[in-house]
Amino acid sequence: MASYDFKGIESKWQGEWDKRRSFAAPEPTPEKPPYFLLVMFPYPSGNLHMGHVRNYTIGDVLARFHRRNGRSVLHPIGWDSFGLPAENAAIKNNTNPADWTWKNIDVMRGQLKSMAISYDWDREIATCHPDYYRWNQWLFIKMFEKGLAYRKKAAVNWCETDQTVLANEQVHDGKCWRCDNPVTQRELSQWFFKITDYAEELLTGHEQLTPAPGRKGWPEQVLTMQRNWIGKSHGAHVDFAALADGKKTGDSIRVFTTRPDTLFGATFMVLAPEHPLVDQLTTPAQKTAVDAYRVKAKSLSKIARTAEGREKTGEFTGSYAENPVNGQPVPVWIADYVLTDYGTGAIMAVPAHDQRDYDFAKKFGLKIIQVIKPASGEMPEGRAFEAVGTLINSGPFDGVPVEEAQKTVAAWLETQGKGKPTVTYKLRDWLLSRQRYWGTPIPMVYCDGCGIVPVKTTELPVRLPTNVAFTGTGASPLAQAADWLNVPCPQCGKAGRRETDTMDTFVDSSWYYARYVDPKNTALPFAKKEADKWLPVHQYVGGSEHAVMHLIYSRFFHKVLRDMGMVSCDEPFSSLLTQGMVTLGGSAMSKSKGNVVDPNSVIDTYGTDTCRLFILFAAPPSQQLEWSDKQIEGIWRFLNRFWRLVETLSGSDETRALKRTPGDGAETIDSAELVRRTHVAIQRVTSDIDVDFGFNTAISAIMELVNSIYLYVDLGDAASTTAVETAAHLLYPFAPHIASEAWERLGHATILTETPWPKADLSKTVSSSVEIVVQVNGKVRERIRMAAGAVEEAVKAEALASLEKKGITLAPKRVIYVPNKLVNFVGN
RNA sequence: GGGCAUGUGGCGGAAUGGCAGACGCUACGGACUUAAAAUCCGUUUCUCUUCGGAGAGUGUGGGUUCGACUCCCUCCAUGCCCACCA
Repeated sequence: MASYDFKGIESKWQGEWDKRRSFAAPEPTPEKPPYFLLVMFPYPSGNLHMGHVRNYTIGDVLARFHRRNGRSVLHPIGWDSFGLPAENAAIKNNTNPADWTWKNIDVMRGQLKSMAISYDWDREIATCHPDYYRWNQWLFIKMFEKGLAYRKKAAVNWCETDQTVLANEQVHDGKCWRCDNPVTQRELSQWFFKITDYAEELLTGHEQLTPAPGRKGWPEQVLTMQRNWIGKSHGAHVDFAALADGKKTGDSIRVFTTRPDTLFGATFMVLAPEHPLVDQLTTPAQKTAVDAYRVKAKSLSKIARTAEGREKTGEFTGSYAENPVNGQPVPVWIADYVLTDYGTGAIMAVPAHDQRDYDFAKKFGLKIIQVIKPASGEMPEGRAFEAVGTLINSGPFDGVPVEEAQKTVAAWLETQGKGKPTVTYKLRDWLLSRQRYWGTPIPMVYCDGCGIVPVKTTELPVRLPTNVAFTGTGASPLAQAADWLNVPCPQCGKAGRRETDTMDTFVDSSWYYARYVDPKNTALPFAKKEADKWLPVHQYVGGSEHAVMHLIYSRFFHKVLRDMGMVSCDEPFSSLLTQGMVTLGGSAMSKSKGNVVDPNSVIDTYGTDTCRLFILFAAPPSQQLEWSDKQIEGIWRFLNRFWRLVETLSGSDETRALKRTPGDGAETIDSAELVRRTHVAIQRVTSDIDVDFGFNTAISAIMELVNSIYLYVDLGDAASTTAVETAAHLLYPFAPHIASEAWERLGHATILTETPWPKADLSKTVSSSVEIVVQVNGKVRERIRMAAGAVEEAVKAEALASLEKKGITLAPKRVIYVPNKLVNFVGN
């Protein structure tokens, strides 16, 4: 028998769904509640890769499943289409990033359509389109007005030769990717979002995302990663009085520490080289050395400065400060291992109990004082002791355990006016300025008279100019477009100058989910009425590599939208499925690594249904999937095996009457057993999809059902017809074309897409007899068959009898009994 | 260096603390065929075996338990995200 005609079937059903507009999101009603299913939209890099196929297939299974389970499904797609690769391609080929991007979008849209992912294509969006990015600008201005967008200085990677800013990925081994010259740091005024204002709520908001009865929530590991990323830590601010000639100058240096308990062991201080007090503290004798060190720190690229395993460097300022707990003078140093933008940009160093401080002290011959006694009594040899113990050399706090001292020392400092207990977050404000062309222009104008003025919202969008050259050198392309750059000040009308930085593309993806609810709105990013209909997103599906950045930025944006009165809920995504990466040779498929497998090769040979089934069957969705096409043949065989059953049942009367004759020695099952297995399959597949996202096991359950039908003798009767129809139902979310065709061939006038999902009759799933494992001291010795629900005493007696038959007699001290499963005789 | 995952046959993987290896691939044997493909029927964790079976086995080493792939601790390896976070 020939293989099934996947080409004919797939194009037939894609045409049919298109004609019926089967996937346009219907208006939600109380009877048909909303189900917003969102998949992370792709960057249009050129072609779909296997990671996309996996992501969008998972999404489609859920969309098709919930549509048939009485929900109004909104399943949209779009393009995260601003970004560096388009600009790099433009530099390389001397073209415009827009042309490259739109061409890629056309290719990838075609691929998604050929995979029959059930999107509502009427809602397609692209972030590089002015109809989208004008709302980035609108939101930016609103945030600026609320004080959530502000400017401050921050360092960028700078190539002196090309006179241009480089992204981290354009820096290789501290050198420029184009000209191979060393990369340095440069301070620029840049735009920031004040995400730190929301640090506490981003943390407490997790309560709404924790799995609970009736709510899938987010994976625990993602919540943990976000918690660590936000990095709330309790500690203390401590003020060290600056000294000159042994006397207090009146200035003080504030540090943040998570270990106030070690304060008596603070033997020196370290400031970031950029710390504002450095000039003042540096003595004339040390000025040359300190200045040289600061220049050197600046000349290193961010990457080089933070490279792993770097030897500690630093310089003494010549000044001292007073340790507030014991009045001891401590030398003040600068070093680049202290960061300006965490804590206060200055630390107290406790070399005995912090490894970095220890390394520094050893290198520069600074004093080390032990203030914590390990429980073992032994200090480690040649390194810092960072664990807990009790305090020593700590004046009034001697003998206090570390855990207690962390609180009492901080409280005591406060009574002395020398510090106070403080909470700090690792989360930093979001630097959104990019010195790039292919992004959303930041809609601000610099005016000599009025300062920084936002563009009037009625004047939006500020479109990207098209008459620019892409050379990869010099200032941002936007700074070269003179007619675009020079505009009147929106406030006073005098000559002004546009901001030439564009926005980080994470801005685009921070609120795109909300645009889908009202994608054509020309007055607002989206209407509140539409947002309230669909939000929050019921199920979000995407790569686990976005666990922190994208998923924190969107949560931040959503809370800002809420505070602006644009949405009603607190969190954007109520349930999250993080899929694992698709790898080849152990690392993620990427063009630059050249380890990409083109999905088209699979689709052309075996069809979309096989491809979809295959990628879901290969591994559970949250796990990493190492690509191998070995199993495709098996999936192909399975679909053909299913198809032959459909052909047999839908054939001529003679064929229908044909009784199957399973081969010699093959097991056969009766109709009661086939009915039972049919209901078991419905039950397993339904709960695998709906509860566990266990698509691989759902597919194996369908395979088992099909295998069972082949063991059945009276093929063509009611039980077997129902079984084959059920297989079509269950196959639908995974392989919708073949399932739809099968349903039609089996004589149904309805189309499967519009047919309700089958329900398992649980009373029919129970088996009349069960196998019970008989163990002796935990080792399996025998298996017995008993009627399901047999009483304990009968099972034990039967178990003992069966052992005796094998020549094992025992007098157990204890018997463990698990109904319908196991008897364990212990202690014979 | 930190955070988060993962580790089970030749391979992908399955298993509410209760039969380890479901389902599928590969390989091998058989049926059908002039032949091949397709299909169908078997075997396929390892070691030993008197062919009845016995023993070992889920990265390493320990622990809890009548019973551990599953829970706890140690270490090792791999992947992802971050980068000296006081």
